[in-house]
Formats: sequence, structure tokens, C-alpha cells
Amino acid sequence: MIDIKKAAEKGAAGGRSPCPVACSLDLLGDKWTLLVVRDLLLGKTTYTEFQKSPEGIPTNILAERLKRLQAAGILEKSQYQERPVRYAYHLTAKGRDLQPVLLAMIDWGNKHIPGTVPREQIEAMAQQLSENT
Amino acid sequence: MIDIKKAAEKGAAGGRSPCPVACSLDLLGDKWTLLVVRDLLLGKTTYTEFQKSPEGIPTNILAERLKRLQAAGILEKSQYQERPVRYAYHLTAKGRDLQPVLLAMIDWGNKHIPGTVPREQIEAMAQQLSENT
DNA sequence: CAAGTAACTTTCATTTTACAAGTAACAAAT
DNA sequence: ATTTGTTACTTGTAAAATGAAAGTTACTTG
Repeated sequence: MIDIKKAAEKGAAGGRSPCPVACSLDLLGDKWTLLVVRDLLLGKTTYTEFQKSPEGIPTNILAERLKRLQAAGILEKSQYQERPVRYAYHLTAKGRDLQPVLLAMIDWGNKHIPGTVPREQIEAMAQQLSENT
Repeated sequence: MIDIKKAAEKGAAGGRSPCPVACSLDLLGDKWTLLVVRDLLLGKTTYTEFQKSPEGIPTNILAERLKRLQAAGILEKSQYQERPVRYAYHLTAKGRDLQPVLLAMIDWGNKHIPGTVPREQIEAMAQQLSENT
């Protein structure tokens, strides 16, 4: 028998357990973090763009999440101009690898929550955003 | 142009926005809910089994999450014996449809968080649990 | 020079979470 | 028959996270 408690004693990535789901949730398990990742996958790059998303993320939460995601290596922050100084956020490969998680959530939402925007329409938005860059 | 703000006015499923990701997170976006779903997918069925998982979910949180997931139609609670009264929890079809989300998180965790239990080993555990029923 | 914009930070009331202990109903052991 | 154990919770409370609003800094535009 595989004893997950025993395996936990070794400790994986400092998480609650060595379960990949638990470890992922330690980083992504809240109401806002994956929405920021969603926006990044859609091609949004600036603090203000994230704020403008329809869910209305509180500005202090946004700042904290961006720091955490950067510390976790999911996104990178870069200054794209001086005077006035402006920053752009982009997903790393590690961050882009979260796309399957988001797609699975989109498919589940579309199937089980009536009135949700269909995946094709979301993919069309991503297309539009990357075009006007 | 697709105006997501306008679409939000119609309101989908009472969520923050009509985005399927946002709506899913309204229900699943925390550190514990998807761990309960994970346990259910692994074949665990009782309150005590959920409690015994290595992450150590607080008992009040577990009770609240089970109620929420039941109210959302993700799981069903049934009494499987009287004297003493005992309950079993099982996923509905809606709940089982969350498997792709969990699998995507497992794959991401395995790839990017060192020391996490590999998917094959988790699948083997699910097999074992369903065998001794 | 007043108003506006981007990117935050700070403050504080409210909500959620975590930890511990308690309860009820029954079963098994001494 | 009484103590001990098990299942399935509920209650209380301190600590942490969240949400809403206002403030800050740096710079541009009218």
C-alpha cells in the first residue's frame, strides 16, 4: 500500500503534502490568482488592464498576487518605457503551462454553469488582443 | 468588438462576471474545495476519510465545503446505514466532470513543483481504494 | 497650472480561516 | 454498567485574508 502520510514527511516544495493538487492550490487556490493568469493568457500585460477586467479585482489584491506569481516564476515584470515609467507583465513557460488548467475550467463552466461565455468566444478575444499589439 | 462588461450586466449564474473561469472560481476557488473533490475522485466517501487526508482539513471547513458542494450539485450525501447512522458522499456527473481540471493541475504540479507525487502513482491509489469496496 | 493616467501603497472594517474543544449517538471492551 | 472509542459534526475564538476607499508618486496633456 502506498502511504501518502509517510511520503508527506519528506515534504514536497514546502507544501501541505506532496500531492500536486495540494501544492498547486497553495499557490493558485483563491478567487483571484487564476483570473490574473487568464488575463495574461488573453494577452493583457499592464496593471491597469488587469484592473479593468469585469470582475473588478481590488487593487491591493492585484499588487500582492502579481508579486506572488512573479516570485513563483509564473510571470515576469519588465519596464517597457521610461518617462513615464511603465511596466508589462508576461507569462513565463511555467505560467503558459497553466493553460490546460484554465481550458478545463472553461469547458466545465460552459457545460455546467448556464450563461457563461463559450470557449470559442474567449479564444476569439485572445486573438483580438494579440492583433492590436 | 466583444464587450465583456456589457455581457456581465446580464449576469451569469449570479457570478462576478459571465466568464466561466470566474464562475468556476466562485465555487471552487479556495485551498480546500478541490482537495475534497480530489478525495472523492480517489474513491473516498466518508467524513472521516476526508479528514484523514494528509493535508489535515479543519473539521468546520470540511463540513461547510461538503454543504456547499452538495448545494451546487457536485456531490450527493446518502445514509448508508442506521444504528449507528453513517453517511457516504459521492460525486454527481457534474462533479465527475471536474476530473480534467484536477488532471491538468496534477500534470502542471508534476512538471513544475519538484517532489510531487506523480500522476501514475495517484491513479494507482484510486485503483486500490475502489478495489477494497 | 489644473486635470488626468499608471502603478501602486496604506488604512481599516468585514469576512474567512485555523485551531481547539465540545456534543450526540451509538458500539465495544472491561 | 461504565469507561473508552468512533463517526459526524457544531461552537467559540484568535489570527489572517479580503474588500472598499483614499492617498501617493511620477509624469503627461490640455
